[in-house]
Order: sequence, then structure tokens, then C-alpha cells
Amino acid sequence: MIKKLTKAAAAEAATPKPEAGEEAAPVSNRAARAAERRDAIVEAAMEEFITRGFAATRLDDIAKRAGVAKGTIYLHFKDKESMFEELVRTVIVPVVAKLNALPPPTGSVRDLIETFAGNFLKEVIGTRRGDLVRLIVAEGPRFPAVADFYYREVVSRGMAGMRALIELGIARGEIHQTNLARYPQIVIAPAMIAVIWQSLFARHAPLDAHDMLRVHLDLIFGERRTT
Amino acid sequence: MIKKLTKAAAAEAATPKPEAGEEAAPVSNRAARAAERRDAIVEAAMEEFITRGFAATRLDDIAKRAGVAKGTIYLHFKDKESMFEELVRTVIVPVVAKLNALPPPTGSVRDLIETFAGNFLKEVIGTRRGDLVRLIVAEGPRFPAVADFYYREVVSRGMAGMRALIELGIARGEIHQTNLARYPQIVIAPAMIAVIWQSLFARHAPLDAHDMLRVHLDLIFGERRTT
DNA sequence: CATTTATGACTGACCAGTCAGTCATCGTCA
DNA sequence: TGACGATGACTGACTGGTCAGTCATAAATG
Repeated sequence: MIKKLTKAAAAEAATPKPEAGEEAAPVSNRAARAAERRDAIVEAAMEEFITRGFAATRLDDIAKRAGVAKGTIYLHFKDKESMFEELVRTVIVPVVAKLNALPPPTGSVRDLIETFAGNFLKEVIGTRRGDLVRLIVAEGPRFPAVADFYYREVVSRGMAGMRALIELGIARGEIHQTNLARYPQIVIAPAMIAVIWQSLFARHAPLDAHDMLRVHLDLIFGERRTT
Repeated sequence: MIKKLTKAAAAEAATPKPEAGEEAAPVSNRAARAAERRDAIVEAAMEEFITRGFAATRLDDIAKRAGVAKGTIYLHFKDKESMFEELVRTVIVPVVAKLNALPPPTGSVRDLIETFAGNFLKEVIGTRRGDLVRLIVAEGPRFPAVADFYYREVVSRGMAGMRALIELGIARGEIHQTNLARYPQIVIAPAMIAVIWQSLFARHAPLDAHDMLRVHLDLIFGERRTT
């Protein structure tokens, strides 16, 4: 059982994945096909879990959406619960990779943060990744494993990185509030709120997250000279 | 059916609610007893929904916790779904009442916000109310009625109030960032993040929300003279 | 005693997880 | 090369259990 999972994962990593098409392009390699199916399941499960939540999601629906029989799901995952946990991991890993590939500190700290946060907003707000954040907030307390993983892989790293940036800003004299380094959350908070806001209240009062970000940075770095 | 609901609600509003005891103190008034039971159900349901989420909560458990038979729940609520929606309303209303009973602007704006936010943190963080916020974030997308209600009754009012405070601060020269009035979210964000943080990550890295609040206010109002 | 309110056993729908059977693919041998 | 048996990925009908909602009956009330 576990052996199969490992094999599938290995295949996924190894094969160049010849085509995105599912039925259209018949693939010779068995393991490759298996990996493709696993991907389809992950994708479908993601969608279903996000829109219905863990408890209300039916495995039949996931199977149908993935174009697979229900039994197939159990070839790749032990049960619904561990499927959810693995799924979150699978989706988050690439995000972590991106975080690690931060550019070296060139230019002002403000520009650094602005670029970084701007990308974050663009890639997260209104996308599936944003919903994933909401999903983790929603299901976290019932899935300590997920909350742990998310804290370890995303939150603590993000905080450490932000703290380093803040300290750099302080050292360079761009930031005057030295206590800020103790609470990187303050810098990140508006971006998080923006994500949640969009998925809950966009309909009532859409939020210009980028503009808000700019105002927030003005608060931290002092108002920008509009020369 | 609807008639009964209305009647129960009216009774709840009208009766002085003689005693908190459930079985201990037999009450003569029928409507009063009904209201008491309704309260017990609301309380129990709250607890269950918070810990398990909407879909995973069993009405049998709510009934047992409330010390009531399952059928009784259906004397007060149409079904599970509308029960959830009414419940959120019932619990939020007192909070709104408190928000409306804000003291008149005396003292510095900073002190005003500090006191207000301090109370907010004390009363929300780590309490059932905090979990309610998380619950709304979690279930909001699946219960537009809940999200709408919450936006209308809490978010929009809170934002308006905060905006007024910010404008007052600007008028008095305490706040220099005039753009801040356009995004009261920035002021509120750290408090919200603190609430979510505590219910997800308290175990990994407890957060001193009050200290963070102080740092954040320093950022907005300028560092405090420690004379 | 009539009426309102409460009960909890019951029903039917629903769904996670199983497993006997099918069939495409692969290695092997003539 | 082509045929053939072994393998195991895949299927989907089925099972056992769960749970929202109902309703006949009982208790409380006035």
C-alpha cells in the first residue's frame, strides 16, 4: 500500500509527463499513467474540498470529477482523511519552493517588500491558492497535522524571512520602529486580511488589495515623496 | 412552523428569564421555559458547530448536550441549516449592541483605540467569540446568508466606526497618514490575525496580542514618549 | 379534559470504504 | 517476432453504518 504510493510519487517526479490530455494521448509507461491519475485526483479533490469543505465532500464526486472510479482513489490514498492531509502538502510544496527562491536583497527594502507582497497578492488573491488559505483556517483545528505542516513549512518560514527584511530595513535606516522586528505579523496581516476579505466579502465591497498594500507600506516606511 | 419560531423568539425577548437553572427551578410560565430550552439549544449548538464544523455536527449531539430530545430542536428551528444561520445571528446580536454603545470621544484617539482594541482582544481571543469568527470564515462561502449578515451587522459597522476614529485622529493631528482613512482594515488587521493565530498556532508559537497591538499603534501614531 | 409541548424510536437517504472480477500491459519463451 | 501467461491497475456494485428529519405517543399544562 505504502509501497504503491511511493512508487507513484517517484514516477511522477521522474517521468517528463508527455501530455496533459487524459484519454487523448495514450501513454506507454504504466507508472506515468498512474501519476497522471493521481494528479487528476488531487486536482479534483482540491476543487471539491475548497467548495464544500472536508466533511461535506463526497468521494464519489471527486472520482467523477477526476474521471476515475472511486476504488482508484484508494489505490493512491489510505482514506479520506489522509487524502486531505497529503493533498494540502502536495499543493503547498511548490509555494514553499518559490518562497525559498527569493531574489538577493537589491534595491531598497521597501521595493523588495512591495515587489514580494505584490506578487503574493497577484498569485494568491482570487485564486485557488487563496481559497486554500481559507480552507486551512477552516479545517486546521480539526486537522492538527495540517495546521502543524502549514505552520512549519509556510508560516514560520515566511515570518523568519519577513523578520530578516525588517531588520535589514532597520539597519539601513528605512524603518524607524525597531519593535516591528518582533512582530512580522503586523507587516503581513493586511495581505492575509485581503485574501480572506476577497473570498468572503468581495461581493459586498471589493477591496483594492494593491492600493491598500501601498498605504500600509507608507505607514511603515513613511510617506513616499511624490516628486 | 414559522409561527412557532416567531412566538418563541418573542417570548425570549419578553420574559425576564427568572432563573439560569434548567431542571432545578420549575418555572410556571410556559413561554419562559420554551425560551430557556431554546437558549440551551443555541448554546449547545454553538459549541458543537465550533468544534466540528457545520457538516460534521450531529443534531443528536446537540440535543444531548442541551439536555433535550432531538425532536425538540425541530420545535424551535426549521432544519439544521436555518438553525445554523439563526444561531449566528443570535450570538452576534449582543456583540453589535456593545459596538453601538461606544463611549463618546474623550481623551486622545490613540487611547480610545487602545482601550477599544484591548477590550476586543480580551473578550474575543481564546474565547468562544473568537472561534465564532473562525467559524464564519470557514463556513461563510457555503452560507451566503451568514456572510451577508456578518458583513452588514459587524464588518461594515466596525469599519465605519474605525474610519470615523481615524478621521478624528487625522483632524487632531495625531495621525499623519491621511490615506489610512481609506483602509480601516489596516488598523483592524493585526487584531483579526491575532484571533486566527491563536486558534491555529497558539500551540506552536503563542502570540502576545496585547503587546503586538501596542507596537502596531506605535506604528500608526508614532512611537510613544516613555517619559 | 383538551390542548400544547416534548420525546425518542424509526425511516429512508446517503456515503466511506471494500472486494471480486475485468482487462490492459509487460516479461518471457518459442 | 508473435503468442501467452502473469501482474496489478482499475472498476463499480455492494455493505454497513450514520444521521437528518418524522411522527405516534406520552407528559405537562391550564
